[in-house]
Amino acid sequence: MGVIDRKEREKVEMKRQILDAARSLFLEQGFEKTSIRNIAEVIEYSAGTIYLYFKDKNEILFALHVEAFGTLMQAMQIGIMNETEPFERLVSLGKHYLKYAFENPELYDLMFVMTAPMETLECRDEIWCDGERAFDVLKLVIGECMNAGYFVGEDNETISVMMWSLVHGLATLHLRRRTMIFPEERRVQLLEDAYYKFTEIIKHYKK
Amino acid sequence: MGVIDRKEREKVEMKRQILDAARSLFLEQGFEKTSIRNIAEVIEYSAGTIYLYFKDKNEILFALHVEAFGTLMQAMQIGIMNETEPFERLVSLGKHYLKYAFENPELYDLMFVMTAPMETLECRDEIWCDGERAFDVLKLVIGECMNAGYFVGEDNETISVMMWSLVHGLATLHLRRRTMIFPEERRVQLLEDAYYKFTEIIKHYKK
DNA sequence: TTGCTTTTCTGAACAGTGTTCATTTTATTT
DNA sequence: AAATAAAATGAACACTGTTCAGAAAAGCAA
Repeated sequence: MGVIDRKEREKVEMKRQILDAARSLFLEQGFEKTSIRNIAEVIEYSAGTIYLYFKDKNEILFALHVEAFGTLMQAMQIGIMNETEPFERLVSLGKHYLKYAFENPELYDLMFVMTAPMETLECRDEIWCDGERAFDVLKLVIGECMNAGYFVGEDNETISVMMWSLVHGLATLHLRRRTMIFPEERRVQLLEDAYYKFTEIIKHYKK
Repeated sequence: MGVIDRKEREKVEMKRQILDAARSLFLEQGFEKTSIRNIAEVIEYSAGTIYLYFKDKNEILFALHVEAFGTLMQAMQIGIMNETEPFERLVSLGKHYLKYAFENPELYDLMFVMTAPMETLECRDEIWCDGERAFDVLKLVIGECMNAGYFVGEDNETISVMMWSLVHGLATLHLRRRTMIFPEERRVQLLEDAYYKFTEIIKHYKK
């Protein structure tokens, strides 16, 4: 039966179309302000049709969420490959994470701030495995640092959470406009300074 | 004219009623899921009436936002008063900030995560002065630390941003359920460990 | 108290939302 | 060509924030 194969392909193709439309609308006008009817209009189908391919709006969010983690992981890999010395790797990893967040604010939001995509079954069952894989990369790099004589006697996971929280904090304070208290021309510089100062401090820490 | 005085009092009283209803609904069922009609029902007025006291939903959010900063500032003051040694003050300040965030997730969200209240005119004009005042407290305490021999030669604002980002990162990762990757019984401990490890590291940092 | 004005409140209406489902259209198989 | 299966529609539902003409209540003057 070549027919059911083709049908399968068409189903995948349709999902792609929906996700492409959804992503572009989301990126240009935000997640909240994009309706199912908006997406339907772009792909020239009725709103009801979308529900034949995705259970609800959250499931669309979750699908994009998976995609976004793909590109974030790429950005992180580049960060790692750029450096060979373990600690410089860690610094570069954080820098590329921040860069990704600033260049893809809506996607970063989707991955690390929005609660909606976390409410999907698919996600809760796998306990946010995408996030876990990204965190594993951080743990790995910090493990390398430990082997190279940094953070001796510390708990890897604790240090990882600390690092993650710092860069996530920098990213979200800025993306959610809480850096408005600083003059516009200093904002990004201040965030970068804070990041590099942090790396400098942890670099020289001995118990 | 005692009448217009009373009218003024009644107007204030009504605003109070609306805010009280809004706050309790928000805290129990979240901001998004609370409608103007819900609030109206609680105070036993029609939905339209609310618009005679608040321009729109964002203005209600912003009014609660101001209130929330009041209680956060209190929590921070308690943190400061608990300790006399400058660095211990800083540690206690951060601890109380985190405690507040965990105990008042919806309010913390409102102050530091939601974008809606930042869209009110009143807010943009004053450039989020509530947030600025809270940040000033942090700068003050870090200034004291500097006078006591910590962070010598560092930029106060940079260190403050670093500290703020770390605690904000810890708070939001948890409140937005991204700590699901850790087993439930370890989550809070891990966040606390990360916080104390951070304070320990910055305590002993010498340029 | 009566009439008039001002303030306060209502409830219907508007344009939008996510989602469901009987009905129609299209595609495939017999 | 007829029968069956799959896909798409569009109307409907219950909701949202917001507006506004008109009804109700309150204040004031004669």
